[in-house]
Amino acid sequence: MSTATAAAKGLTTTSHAILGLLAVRPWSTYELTQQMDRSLGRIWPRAQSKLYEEPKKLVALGLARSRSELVGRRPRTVYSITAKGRRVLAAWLQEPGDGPVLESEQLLKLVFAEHGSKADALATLAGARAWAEERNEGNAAAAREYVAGEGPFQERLAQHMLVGRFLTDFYALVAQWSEWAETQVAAWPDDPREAVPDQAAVEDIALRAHW
Amino acid sequence: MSTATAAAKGLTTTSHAILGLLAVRPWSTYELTQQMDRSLGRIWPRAQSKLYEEPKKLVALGLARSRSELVGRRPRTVYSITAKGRRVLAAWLQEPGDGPVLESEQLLKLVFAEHGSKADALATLAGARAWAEERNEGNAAAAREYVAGEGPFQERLAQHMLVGRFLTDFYALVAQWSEWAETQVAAWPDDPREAVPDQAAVEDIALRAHW
DNA sequence: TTCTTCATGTAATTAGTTACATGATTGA
DNA sequence: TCAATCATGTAACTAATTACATGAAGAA
Repeated sequence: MSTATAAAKGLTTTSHAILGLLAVRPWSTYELTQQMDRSLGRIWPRAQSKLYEEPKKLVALGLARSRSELVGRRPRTVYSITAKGRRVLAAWLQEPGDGPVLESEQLLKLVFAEHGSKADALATLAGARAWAEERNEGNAAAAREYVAGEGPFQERLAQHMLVGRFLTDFYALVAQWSEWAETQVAAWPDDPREAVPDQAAVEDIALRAHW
Repeated sequence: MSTATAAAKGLTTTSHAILGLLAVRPWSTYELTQQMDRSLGRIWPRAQSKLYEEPKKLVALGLARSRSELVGRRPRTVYSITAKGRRVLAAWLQEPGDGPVLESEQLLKLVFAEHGSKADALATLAGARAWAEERNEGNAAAAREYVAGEGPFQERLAQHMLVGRFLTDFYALVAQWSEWAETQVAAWPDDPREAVPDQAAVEDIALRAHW
């Protein structure tokens, strides 16, 4: 979070993410976890248990309300946003957001590839490509649904589309980069410590860095 | 971390990142923080204080050694890797790494853009573009250094290049996506709740999702 | 009826961050 | 000699994860 106003109230970015979901409609906690799995988790991944914890904080601050329902004879909690919650959400949207944060264990392993085998590096790259293809598949399925006029929240499509395009491009980047990197590593000698960089590729990177 | 072997020893991915740096050469803690700022932090961002804490853990486990030096009359700690540390690092490199994790507060704000103003959304996008341009600049400077045959660790360039290309492409993605998204949002009515998606753009996304 | 999956939650632990404190060096 | 920045570290806090526990519903 890059803010001060909201931080004073003890609200994290994750709190606001939940608040945003509640602004769309009321959800039970389980439904919130579904949304995390399906969509929000791609850009703001958090563990299930957070989604049980955060709404309570929102209620304590008067930003959400909870009501108990019965499913059979088992109780569950449904949360909805308050007017104050909507104001806090709107204020948050006015603040500048932090830039994207990228964490990649796979890239980390490649940086230190010289201390392992060439096969290790190739396996890591294969893993990256598989990851990208799997993610893309889920993403593509969602995109097709929307084109067919199906999919939930058609009325929010103008917003979702922006994120959808970002993710599509990102998965394509990872897939294409993996393939390129595999050709680079394939050209390494068996001992990665003796690998020499492809000079043309290095220059190409320097070129790409200007736009 | 996706592993079990190393987890048993209480080693996190961050521990291995430090271990990897120590495998290159010995570093003082401050030098480790420099590396984080300059390069490793782009793919595995961690707070300074972690870099003071983790090496102690490595020493306790026999994976690193520490020696005290004096700078003037002020002491500092320099860490180096042990043979056991190298073995642990090599074992880690054999395990598959987790896929990239992306977190974007900016994308999050766009998902909920309907609850703010059109101007908010445009400001968020401008922020994303500025972020990409700034990151790209640092990255481009490093790339140019390497092309000129300068820059540290020339002997590890074959590895670093793989990561460099990924980051270059990623920053370009963010910049290009921001520009595209700005044209989309610019076409919105003043009340984002009434925004209708650009049908051609939605179909384009669905197309891009197949490769 | 039993097994599996869906659904709902809590407790314990930990990885990581923010804030603080201060000595050394360098340049104005 | 004063201020700024480089360098070195610790302490307090918190956000988040992992592991656990269990009821309800539907399938076999």
